[in-house]
Amino acid sequence: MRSASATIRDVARVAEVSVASVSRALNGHSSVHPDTRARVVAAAKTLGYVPHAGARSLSMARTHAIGVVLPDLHGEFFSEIVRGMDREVSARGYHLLLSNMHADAALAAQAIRSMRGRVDGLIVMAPQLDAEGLDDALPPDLPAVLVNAHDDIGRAGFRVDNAAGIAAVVRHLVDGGRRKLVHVAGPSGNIDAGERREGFLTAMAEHAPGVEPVVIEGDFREASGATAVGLLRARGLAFDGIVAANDMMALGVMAALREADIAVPRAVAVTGFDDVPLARYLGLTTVRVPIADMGARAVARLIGALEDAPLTDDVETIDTDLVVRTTTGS
Amino acid sequence: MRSASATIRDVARVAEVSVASVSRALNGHSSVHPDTRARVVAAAKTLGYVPHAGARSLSMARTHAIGVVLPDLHGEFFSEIVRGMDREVSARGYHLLLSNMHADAALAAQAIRSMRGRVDGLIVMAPQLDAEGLDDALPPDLPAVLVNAHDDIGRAGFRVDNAAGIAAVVRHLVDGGRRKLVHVAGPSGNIDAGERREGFLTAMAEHAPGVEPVVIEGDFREASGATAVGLLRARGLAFDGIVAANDMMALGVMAALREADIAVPRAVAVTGFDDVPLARYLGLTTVRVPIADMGARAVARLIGALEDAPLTDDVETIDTDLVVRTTTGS
DNA sequence: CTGTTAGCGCCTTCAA
DNA sequence: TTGAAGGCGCTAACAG
Repeated sequence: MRSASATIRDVARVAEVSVASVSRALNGHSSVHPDTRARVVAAAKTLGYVPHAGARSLSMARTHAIGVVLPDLHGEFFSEIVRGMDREVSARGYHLLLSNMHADAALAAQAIRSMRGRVDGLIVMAPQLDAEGLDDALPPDLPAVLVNAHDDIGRAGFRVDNAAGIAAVVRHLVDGGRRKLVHVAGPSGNIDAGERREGFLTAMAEHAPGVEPVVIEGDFREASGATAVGLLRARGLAFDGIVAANDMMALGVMAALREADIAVPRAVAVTGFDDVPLARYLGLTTVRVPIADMGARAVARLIGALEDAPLTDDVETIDTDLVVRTTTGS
Repeated sequence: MRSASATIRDVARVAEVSVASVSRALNGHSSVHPDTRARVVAAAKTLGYVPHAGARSLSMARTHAIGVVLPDLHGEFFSEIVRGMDREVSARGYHLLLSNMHADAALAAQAIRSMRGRVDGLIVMAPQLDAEGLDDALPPDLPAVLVNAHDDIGRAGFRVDNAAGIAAVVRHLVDGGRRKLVHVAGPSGNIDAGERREGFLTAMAEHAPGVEPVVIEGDFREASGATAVGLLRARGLAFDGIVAANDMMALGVMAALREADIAVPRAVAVTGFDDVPLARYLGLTTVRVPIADMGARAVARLIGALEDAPLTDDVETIDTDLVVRTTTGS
């Protein structure tokens, strides 16, 4: 009933061989005599020996863990992307080391640095960090894959095609006869929010020329969707479609419209972005982003780089799909 | 432009001091001459030195990471509990090492063991593993907190008060005049599912004596809720209330009832368990489980044990709240 | 206040 | 096929 667990040396002593042999036997090396291996395995079993992953990592310079740095995400998005990563990671025998990155850039850099020596590579999702901040927070010797970050820092990454997604939404609404569209934007500084906003303006110029597009500021949170509707009504603006920059705000919009007795979709159509599970239940027309796949692909690319060729610096695009539901009926 | 990163020795060389001084200076030890400290800090900065957490852990026998072993969870629950843990963990300067545990007990044990040497303690959520399996999968020297596991193995843990939650639901329904209640149970072998089922039978015996309670098997997934309704109708059973063992099945139930043109709540009341965000949107009466808090409390208790007194073996109870919404109106 | 030295637990040449 | 020895990067006595 020893409380301290057995080390490789204990096993060696019990098996009456050297630690080198224990190491070889337990790691399936070829040149080990069957008898020796048997003795080692038996000894390990009676001692309840479990290799010390930390020591192993140090000596092999390989942790088999990958670090994930995420901002404070809303429920669905977070669980989906982590699920995707976990799926891929556990299939390849790696672990995931999580680190939430709070808004503060200094803290973010600190969080990233504190992973050196614990992980073999990094997946960083930092939509609000600027290119410069990110660049010198990332240790130069640690392979990293960026997910939805500013893509001009010459690192491997993935980017959602926000412009195309929003364009599909606008086209869909215009096809349905809507013209007076309003965009509820995400927080300034967030790259996805920025691209969706730009995409909206561009698409409006193309599909509804002559119409003055309206943009209301939001922050990706549900409450700001409701606030946006309040603002719109207070200003007395006419509108027949609201293009929210994400699903949560779209839900807030819908709640506020219902409260104001404005019929959806008859009077006003509503769309979101992301396609979180809630969207399906509430019949929200939105843009589907394959979140879990994105996570899995990021991991696959990182591990691939770790084990084979080094990381290439290009940014892969994640395509989206327009999902039409009931909030944009005619 | 060196690719290999600097070690403490490089810093020592540049600062012209010993590695011990570097270590002391960088870790804020008191007995270091200001000049020395300044030289060390400067050298570290010019070299872009970042301490190697792995080496540090090995020598201090402390990783400042805690391992989390979770089963395959559905979105909401997963993200909520991880969020709660992360909140607590990052406030205390620790990291979270994730490991999804798949159904297979052997794989689960393997996953747990592979964390030795990487973490200082473990949080394990294993509602489907039996006491014995869990007990010998857990390394004896690794502090562990169990969340919603079988509680008879003498380990620290947390348990949701399932019986009380279901009792509150039954009482609420009976108060509303419902008598012919049906329970859609979770998967057998799952401890929460078991307790909810038992709790249902007990509560029925108490609050609706003389009524024969009906239990239909489910598996916690949405589809099984719909299936249950189908079964019920096929058997021609009369019922005016459905008590699902979790929210997802309740949603399936609601969808099936709507499809069958059975009015909710007029003809049939529906309740869930967990209070995932979806429940609020759909007006589902349910039992709120403070999931994030549970995660945070588990972490707090574990880290507290790591840094102060050792872990006590008692199981703390997590209280629930009945949340009445529209699916149980009269 | 500072440097030297010995590990932490494991893997891996290098000889035998 | 096996053992001895060095080292991964860092911390912690122990002397000076």
